Amino acid sequence: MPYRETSQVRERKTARRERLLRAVWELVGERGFEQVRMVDVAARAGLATGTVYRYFGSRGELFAAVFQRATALEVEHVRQALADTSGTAADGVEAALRTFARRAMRAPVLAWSLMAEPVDPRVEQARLVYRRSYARLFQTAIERGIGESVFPPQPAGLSANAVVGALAEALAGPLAPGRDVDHQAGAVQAIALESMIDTVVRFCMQGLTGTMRTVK
Amino acid sequence: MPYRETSQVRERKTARRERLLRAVWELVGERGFEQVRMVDVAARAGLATGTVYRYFGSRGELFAAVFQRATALEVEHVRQALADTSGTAADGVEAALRTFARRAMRAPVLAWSLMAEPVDPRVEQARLVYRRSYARLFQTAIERGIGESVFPPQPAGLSANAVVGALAEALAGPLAPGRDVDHQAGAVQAIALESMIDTVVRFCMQGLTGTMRTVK
DNA sequence: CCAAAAAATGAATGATGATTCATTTGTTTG
DNA sequence: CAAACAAATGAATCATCATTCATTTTTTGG
Repeated sequence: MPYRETSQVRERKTARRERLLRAVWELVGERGFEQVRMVDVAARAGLATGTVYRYFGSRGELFAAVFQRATALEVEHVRQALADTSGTAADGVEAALRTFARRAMRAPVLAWSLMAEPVDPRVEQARLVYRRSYARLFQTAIERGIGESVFPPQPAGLSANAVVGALAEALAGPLAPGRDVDHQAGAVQAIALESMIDTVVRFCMQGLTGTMRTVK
Repeated sequence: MPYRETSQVRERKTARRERLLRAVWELVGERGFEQVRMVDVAARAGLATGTVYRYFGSRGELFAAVFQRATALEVEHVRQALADTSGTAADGVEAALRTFARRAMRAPVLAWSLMAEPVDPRVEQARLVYRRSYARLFQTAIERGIGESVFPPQPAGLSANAVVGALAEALAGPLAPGRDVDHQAGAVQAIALESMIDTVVRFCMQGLTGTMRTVK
């Protein structure tokens, strides 16, 4: 009865699978999904091209796995920020926005890939879940804020999406790979990151809390 | 001395060039740039594939031409809304936002293609100009608003970008092709378009005018 | 109608990149 | 070590399109 998978082999396989995920994660952070070639993935992981297919059935499957892992991490960070904040619901939302924004700016290409890059259906499917997670997180917080009267009544689901959308585009969008950063009319250059985050977060918080002026 | 381009031919060529631009415009509105094949363009215009290259040197060149035309139109509409509005700068900005939003929602895929879809460098180049046009438009208006004290002091350029980004992502992003519309937690379904626009515009105006609360 | 010139055609070419698979290399147990 | 099997390899295959170009069709002035 020669050969039966031993723990040594099993561990090596686990490690290689892990290295593949890591490789894709790195590459996506550098160029976005679209620009990541299977050959590059293999090279980065120190494997042959064909080997990749022993671990993941297809490009879409591999990328979806990476996507899922990356988004779960992001959502968890934001969830934590929300949970860890004492005070009004507004304080929680603000902390969450700040966390979201800071992480997005630290890894702009990844953020862009997760939020906005067009991806194949398998990955898009995972993105649906991702966005829902965020929306749910913020929606709940906003609803609590409305209950506490720190936010005026508003369609919480829509506001949540608006906020997520606003941050994603305002921060990640301009920094999408290959896009010239200086297109913000030079503003980005002058204003430091933190300050920029302040501005966008303030914009969002004001959007949520409002002056109650009835627009139109 | 047989054959010299006559006005009949010249007009036919102009018409065909026009039909090509129109064809691409239609197709982009249906699927976005990425998904538009040269063969489809030719078919839609009623020409052979090779013929397209007698009018435009390359896919990038053709698409850039379409992009330029489409964006010029969009910017012009917004500019008009801004100019046609009497009252404070805030009124103008609101009218402009509303125009922008309404047009984006009427042609969501086109809007997404113009604002956010990854495109080849030639087109990206044109997009730079496009975003700058918008940013300049809004930035000027916001600066005027600050002067009139209807907006609190703020980095106008950044706010302008935030507003454009917020609208683009909040309205066009969710409606990107192939993305399931119902992902807005069902909100979109229930709320009519105009009402949705109201909400997003209010969000933006509140973000701009603010309650002056010092966020952190 | 003819010759000259341009325009149009669409099948062939070429580039890119995911995926496959015949072959090689590595592991395990008797 | 050898037999038995799995894992790894990477060059070949296949699919997708943009682009080209030899050939055909149109147009024009004589």
